This record gives sequence, C-alpha cells and structure tokens, in this order.
Amino acid sequence: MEKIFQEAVNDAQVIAPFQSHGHDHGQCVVEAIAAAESRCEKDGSSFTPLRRKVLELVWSSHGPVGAYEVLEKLRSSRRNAAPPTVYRALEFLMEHGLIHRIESLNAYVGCGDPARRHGGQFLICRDCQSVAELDDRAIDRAVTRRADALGFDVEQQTVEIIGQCADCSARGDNDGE
Amino acid sequence: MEKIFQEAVNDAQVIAPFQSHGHDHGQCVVEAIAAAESRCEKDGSSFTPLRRKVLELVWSSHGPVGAYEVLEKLRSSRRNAAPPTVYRALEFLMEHGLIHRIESLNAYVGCGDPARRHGGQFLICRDCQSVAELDDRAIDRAVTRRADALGFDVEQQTVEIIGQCADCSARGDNDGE
DNA sequence: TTCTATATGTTATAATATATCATATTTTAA
DNA sequence: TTAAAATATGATATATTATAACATATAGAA
Ligand SMILES: [Zn+2]
Ligand SMILES: [Zn+2]
Ligand SMILES: [Zn+2]
Ligand SMILES: [Zn+2]
Repeated sequence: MEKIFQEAVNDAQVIAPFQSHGHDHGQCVVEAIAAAESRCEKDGSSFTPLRRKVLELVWSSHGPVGAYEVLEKLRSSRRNAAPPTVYRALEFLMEHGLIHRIESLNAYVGCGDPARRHGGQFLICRDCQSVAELDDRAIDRAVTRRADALGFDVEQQTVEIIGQCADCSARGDNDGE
Repeated sequence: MEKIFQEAVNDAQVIAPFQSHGHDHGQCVVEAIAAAESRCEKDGSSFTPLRRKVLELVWSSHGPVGAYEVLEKLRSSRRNAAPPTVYRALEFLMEHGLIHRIESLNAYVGCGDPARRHGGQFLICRDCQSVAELDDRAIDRAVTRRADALGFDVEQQTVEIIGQCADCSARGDNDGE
C-alpha cells in the first residue's frame, strides 16, 4: 500500500501530491515564492509586492482559497484593498501559471510546478479540502483521442475530481465506509 | 475523415454528439421531454409544468444556458418568476439527471441520456457554444487508475474540455488555422 | 376531512466578479 | 533628461450568480 502511494507520488505526472498533516508548510510557501520569482523573471514580468502577497495568501494552505477570503486576509496588510485589487492579482498569477482556478469551487490553488506548462487536473478531498495536482498523460491522451475522433480541437482542459483522500479515508471521516 | 466521425458518433460512449446546424431541433426537445417524463415516473417524482418549462428552456439549444437566461425566457409565460423559481427547478432537474451543470461557465445543458446514470464529461466549442456530452470509459479509467494509485476515492468527475468543434474549424472561425 | 409533505410565491440578501475612471509608478525613447 | 507611453494600483460603482427565509398553495396520505 505504502509502496503504491510512493510510486504514484514520485511520478512526474503527479505535480503535487496530498500533503501530510504535519508537513513543513512554511517551506512549501518559500518554494512557491522562489519558483514564482524565477518564473516571472523568465517571463520579463514584474512580481510586485502585492502580487507576492496574494500568492502567499493563496498558498496559505493546499486547499482552494476563494477570492474574497484572500481579500479579507490581504486587508490586514493593505487596509484599502478592494475586490479588483485581488482579482487583478489573481489574473496575473493565472496568466503566469502560478496558480490555478478550481472552477467547481470558484476558488484558487497554488501551482505545484510553475516551471512546467500544463493544464489543470485536480483531485479534491471533500473532507479536508486538500488538493493534489496532476499532469496525467493517460488522462490527457484519453481526452485527446476522443476529441480527435470527433474532430474537436482541444485548447483547454478542466478536470476536477471530487472525492476522499487517503488520510481522510483512513481517519474514517464522514461516510465512505 | 467522415468515417472516423461516424464511428465516434455511434459509440455509446458519446452520449450526445455535436449537432449539425440544420438538424431538427424540435425533435431533440420532444425526445428530451419524453425521456424526462419517463425518468421522473421511474423516480416517483413529479414533473410539474414549471419543471417541464425550465427543461424546455435549457434545451433551447445544445449550448450551455445560464440560470438568468432561463429566468428571462421563463418570464414570458410566468410574469412573477424569480431567481429561486429557476434555481429550484434546475436543482430538481440536476438531481434527476435531466440536465448537467457546466462549472466553468456557470451554465446548464440538457442531458443526452437521462436513462443512464453517468458523470459529466463535455467538449465545449468556444465558437458556436455547442456541447458534446461524453461518457468515455478510457477517460474514466485513466482518472480512476491515478486516483487509486494515490489512495483517493473518486465520487464525482468534472471534465470540461474547451476547444473548437469540427464545424467551426471547417468554417474557419477565429484563430485555429 | 384534516394532516403532512411537497411545490411554488415573494422578498431580501449573500457571494462572486467586472467596468470605469483616477492616480501613481515604471519604462521607453526623443 | 524629460516628455510620452505603458504598466500597476486606488477607488467607486455595479453586474452577475446564487441562496436564505418565510408565506402560501397544492397534492397525497391517514
Ligand atoms: Zn505545504
Ligand atoms: Zn500547476
Ligand atoms: Zn437539437
Ligand atoms: Zn448526461
């Protein structure tokens, strides 16, 4: 069991696995900010203090965060922040692949690997709200095959899978068992 | 090319293909209503005139329709219709598998086969807004495999693929070629 | 028939997102 | 080096999507 998990986690197609409860999340944020700086430098775009702060707030957990949740937190450092303040920053972060939008939740989640271009494939735990990010070629291939057969040209994938993660399943949260 | 399309269209995993521009859409609506009646009878739930009307309005095209678009149209027959009128009907139709919600568009689309239980997989044309509904086992299998490897228990899939359909591609709409 | 569950009416408001114009800051280039 | 242009943020207003709460009506069951 453990072995299977480990294989899956080490697979490059798993961009960001579910994180253990006790992991060093400060380090996650540090790495995300570093990756963002690097990415913006490459793109020749300016990673301003506001954008950095908003990215940090999105990374406050591995779960999806709503725009107004970001706004509320942002206001402790920027008293006059308004919805456009946040939405513009989120738009920038999306354009540069630093965050993804979870359509089914109207929320945003930090990207686990902004260096690599990819569409969005997510496993979302209904209990702990954690998100695992995938770039699964088998899923992509299955989608592309079917689309090709119908003469459909794929431009953007939204794959959002709701369910229960291993930890919550083990802990016996809610239904499920 | 035609042959490939035809195979794909006849495949049971394509619940509803893209429709030709000149097809008899009145017939689509008639069939959808008949299927809905049958389904509700099986479920022992009441397919009221309001719910029927809302379903017809969702079926006004093969594209996604917003709740407030439905509301506006509904008002020509029900002067006093309000948002809850529509949302409650949409909720009912969803619960009975008569429509699906397209999360990435905050919109709804009629289900091409309410008799069969299935999750949502959609190809959505960015030009003509038409939607093809899939129940593709290869996509489902790829998702399930990866989820299993991560110990994740899948409960609900949201697969929404944006792109350009064959017709629009042939007509040379916008970019794409 | 009375009770009970279901369905709809009605009003208000919550939650999410964008438009618009003003101001500040940075970059470009004459 | 300074004016013009592009970019970024401030500020206000409003659009869009969705739900809460309570009242009334209707349909089945007891
Ligand atoms: Zn972390
Ligand atoms: Zn990513
Ligand atoms: Zn039709
Ligand atoms: Zn369907």
